[in-house]
Amino acid sequence: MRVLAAMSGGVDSAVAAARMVDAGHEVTGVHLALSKNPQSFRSGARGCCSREDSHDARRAADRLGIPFYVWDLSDRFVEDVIEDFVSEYAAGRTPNPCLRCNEKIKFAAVLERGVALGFDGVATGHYAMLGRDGDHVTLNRAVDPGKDQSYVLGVLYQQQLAHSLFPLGDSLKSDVRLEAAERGLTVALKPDSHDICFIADGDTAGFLDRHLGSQPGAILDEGGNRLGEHAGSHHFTIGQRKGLKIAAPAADGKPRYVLDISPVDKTVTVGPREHLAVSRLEGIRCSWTQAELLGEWSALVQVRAHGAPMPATITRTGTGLVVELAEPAHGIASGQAVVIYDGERVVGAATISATTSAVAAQLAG
RNA sequence: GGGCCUCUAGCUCAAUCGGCAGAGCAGCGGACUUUUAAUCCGCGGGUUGCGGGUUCGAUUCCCGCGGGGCCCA
Repeated sequence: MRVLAAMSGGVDSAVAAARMVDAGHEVTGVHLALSKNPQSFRSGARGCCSREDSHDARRAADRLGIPFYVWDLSDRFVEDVIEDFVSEYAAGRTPNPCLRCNEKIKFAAVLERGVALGFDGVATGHYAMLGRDGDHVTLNRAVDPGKDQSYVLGVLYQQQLAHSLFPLGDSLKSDVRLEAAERGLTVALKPDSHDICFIADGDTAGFLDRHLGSQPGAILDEGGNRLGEHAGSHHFTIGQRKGLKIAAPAADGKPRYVLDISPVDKTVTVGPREHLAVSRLEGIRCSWTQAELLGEWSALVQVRAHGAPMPATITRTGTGLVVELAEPAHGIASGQAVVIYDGERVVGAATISATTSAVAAQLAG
């Protein structure tokens, strides 16, 4: 097979590419330049797309003796990931840019271009397992539960999965590092990347301020009483406790959490932790790893990258879906992804568009 | 000028009939993390405005002084 190895400059993608070479494939390395100005991206230890990272990727490709190219996808990245990120916050939601990047860039733009150039598939360093179910490719959790990345790949469709290769899915992270060292890859000890790659200093609020400006508004309690001020509702996410800076303590002396964000009237509503409990959520922009599922069924759902899978009943409603959780869950924000599992297998994903408070549901009967 | 209220941790406030002074926020440290200025865990010896008094014991009761607020002249 002719394989395109997406190389971020980290340990994982370097080892993934090496394994593809060992497997006898004709491998070409490609690094994605996602910014016109790589200095503005998180460097080295923190990111995947800085100039330093592209050098690391090139060194790894040289070590493996494979051709290496850098593809400039910065325009599409700005349009599909960064602009979406900003507008979602402006709308009071909490986006997941990593998922969006997988959906629109790594497994869309890159795959299209690779296929057009005659490649059979794209290999990445993601921790997930691919399997087969008849004619279909299945997406499953990785062997290493601590590194499993099936959640952020949950948005992929069958055609994308059919051209994807995840050579690390059956390995433990610690073994991948050892293997990198044995192979003489200089990135063997490079720290894992985390946080948002296009916000160099990690200051998400500052980044959003530069794009959205100052949007002062009121912090209210559930009765509508004004407790304090904030400089922009985009500074908050559902379930957030820190940064509210409300001087007066609650009557019961307990901490308060963000329960609701309303950018229209610029208010943020806070209340006790128990009121964060959600029993039901709605999803839109559904995607299915295999055939689209209709009707009603039981499954496991996950609402954050390393959250616990939770039993739920799922019902399709037109183009969207409704998830009834068996047990209430806390801190679920609109804009985040709900990924649906059948055991270890990813069934599909949707973007959370609304949640129903377990407390309100209880009062309603 | 008179009456009433108030002064506790950096900030906002708690502390039943006087009985070892605590919470939230902020801060610092740690865990977790390829999403959220996310979450979680840990860290509070502060002359309880000052000076007297009553009491075995005062943040709590009494007197005086000082800061702040409200009301009446």
